[in-house]
Amino acid sequence: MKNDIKQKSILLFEKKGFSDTSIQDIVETLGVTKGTFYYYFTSKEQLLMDIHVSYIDDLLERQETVRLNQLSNRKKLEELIALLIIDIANHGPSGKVFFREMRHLCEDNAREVKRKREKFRKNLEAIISEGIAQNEFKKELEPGIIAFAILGVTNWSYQWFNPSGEISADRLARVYSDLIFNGIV
Amino acid sequence: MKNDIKQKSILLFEKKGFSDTSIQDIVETLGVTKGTFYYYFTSKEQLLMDIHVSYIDDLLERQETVRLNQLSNRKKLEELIALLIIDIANHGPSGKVFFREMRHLCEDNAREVKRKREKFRKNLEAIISEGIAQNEFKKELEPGIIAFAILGVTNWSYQWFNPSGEISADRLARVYSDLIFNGIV
Amino acid sequence: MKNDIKQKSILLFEKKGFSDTSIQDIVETLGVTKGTFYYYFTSKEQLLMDIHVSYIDDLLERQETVRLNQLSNRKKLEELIALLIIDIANHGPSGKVFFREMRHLCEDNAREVKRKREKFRKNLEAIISEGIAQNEFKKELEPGIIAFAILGVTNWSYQWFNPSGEISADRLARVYSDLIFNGIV
Amino acid sequence: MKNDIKQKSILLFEKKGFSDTSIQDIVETLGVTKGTFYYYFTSKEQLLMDIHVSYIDDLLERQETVRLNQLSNRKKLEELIALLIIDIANHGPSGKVFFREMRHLCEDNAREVKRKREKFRKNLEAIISEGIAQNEFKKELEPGIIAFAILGVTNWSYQWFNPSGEISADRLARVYSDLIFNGIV
DNA sequence: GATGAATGAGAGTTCATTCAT
DNA sequence: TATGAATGAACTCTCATTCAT
Repeated sequence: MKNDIKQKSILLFEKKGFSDTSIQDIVETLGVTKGTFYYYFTSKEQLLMDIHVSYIDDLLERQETVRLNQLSNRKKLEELIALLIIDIANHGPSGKVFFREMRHLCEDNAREVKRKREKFRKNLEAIISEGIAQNEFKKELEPGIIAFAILGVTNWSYQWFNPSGEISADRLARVYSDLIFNGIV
Repeated sequence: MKNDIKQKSILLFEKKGFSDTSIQDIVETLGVTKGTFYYYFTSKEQLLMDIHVSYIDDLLERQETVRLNQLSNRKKLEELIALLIIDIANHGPSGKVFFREMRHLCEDNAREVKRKREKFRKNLEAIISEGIAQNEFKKELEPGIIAFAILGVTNWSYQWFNPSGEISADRLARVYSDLIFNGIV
Repeated sequence: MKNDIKQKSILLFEKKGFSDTSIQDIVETLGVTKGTFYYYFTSKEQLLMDIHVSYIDDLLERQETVRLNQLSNRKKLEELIALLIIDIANHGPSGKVFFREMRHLCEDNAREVKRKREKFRKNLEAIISEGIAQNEFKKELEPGIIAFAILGVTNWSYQWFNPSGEISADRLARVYSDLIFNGIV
Repeated sequence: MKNDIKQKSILLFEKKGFSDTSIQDIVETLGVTKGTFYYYFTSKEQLLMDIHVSYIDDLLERQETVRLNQLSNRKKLEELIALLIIDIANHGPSGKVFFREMRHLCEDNAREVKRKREKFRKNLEAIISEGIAQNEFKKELEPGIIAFAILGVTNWSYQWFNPSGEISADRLARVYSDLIFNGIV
């Protein structure tokens, strides 16, 4: 039941936004009552936190396996880009909620999530730095800014990319890698 | 007064989001009453539409002057990237509201705004296509996807870039252009 | 202007009711502003009182000319019934407002209108009494109750009678007189 | 609770009218909060519809038992008149609300109630027609108009008749029947 | 585990009215 | 004569939350 609530909530939050989804909306789609909701979650915000933590923890875990690979940094970056794009197909709604609704977390929770998000970004940055040191990437790059740019390209996909449309996720990941490695000129 | 309301609303919508900003919040900041708000706007949604239209119309107009320049497509693209990044310094809050709150427009208004957004994107795509035709960009590029990637890089900046921080907007624009043109390898 | 406001208000009050017609509604249909309304009327209630007084004064006046006729009481009654029915064609909306919206007058005004309404009824009752005394009507009748019954038949017509429909006002008046005089058996 | 709300609302609607009775007024009389109201009714209009339906359904049901009696049409008509008048004593406020506030129903609901009202009137008309066919009533009568006249006499009583005043409901019903059957001449 | 009745604060919106110009 | 800006109170309705059962 608890997981049912969470999954339905993700879909509703994605479609209507956190603030505009009421507890009533959630329980109605499940055919249960509000009491049930409060049996499993102490508040609406706690549910949101739950969703955030699951999402980022999962992402961090998968990033970790990439990081610990015995691969070149270029290959690692390629894999991370693929990981983020392909995620849209698998966890699109979670991701959208994650990117849009952090504002509704309370201070403490927001801090915790932010720490994890930054950890993800810092790991990405570290791969770039390492790649520069190993002469895999241009030496004049600023790893911090590049990391943001890469996240921009990938995360923005949540806004428009439809994995069941013309372009497949694999394909998009390859195009993006190529753009980031080689540019358009 | 009407403009005062609009400006304050943009700031509040940016900080707290559209749904979590009440009319009360808005008018209190201005020291007027709710009646005043409804004298100038017929609804909260109409105010949001007003903000959206001003923002995208301004952007389209400036895009137009770039488009009509007698410059290479590469130069045009560079100018558009700069335009979008520098905009954060000038109209940051408007932009954030624009990117986040479109969901709260009613169907008709959403459609209108969407049309304008797509026009902006299509114009960008056209510049890339043109650049390919003129041998300025690689001929195997897919203009549509590249346009989305560029918008990802620039628009995502609204999420993290602070123009009064260490990195200047000009600088960021140059780094991004370089990334997009030449890649990181 | 003052009369324009009054006439349009009658139509709006008839269609939507007093409480659900706003000053805004009234001035909008006239293409003027709220200020104009308050230049001519001190309040919405005063406008309603104005409408009531015009209506009942006119009715009383016409009742008076019937009353002072040198006719039999039966003929007088017949004329009064015709007067009330035919009025629907000429002043239908005024009448509806009159019958429905008295509740919204303030105490003093309500008392005044009520006095006039009762005067009309008492005059009707007097004609019946007179007719009984003159052996025109059955001697066992109770004039007060009969007066109410007659007003019921006529006033209720405001609820359904459409003078431009199949039945003409003249015709309806004759049918009603016949019913009241002779019954249905 | 739901019924408590309904009963109190009827009294308030009768006294102040639908538009001028606020949800606040209703719940205050009951010592509960607005939330409670909306727990039981989805809107103010739905409450009004509830009141309308109860009233007219009850009336139709009782009309049906009269209609199915093995009595002369004259007797049936007499019973219907009595039914309507005596109803004032038992359901006066409901009736007043019913006659005055139909305008505030939404289109669909208004249509439904109208259908039922017309069914009642048509049944009345049928009794008159039947009575004419059986030579109980004059053969030149127009049943439709007569039905409206009878409803006028009875329904108008809601405007003035006080069943705990001098005249009893039984008495009034008899006077009205006599008027309708025999006229005043 | 789950329900259903109830709360209370606050949301967006409407509206009669005022008043300086 | 008429306007237009502004008010403030009231309105219908929503919602996260509580709690006895």
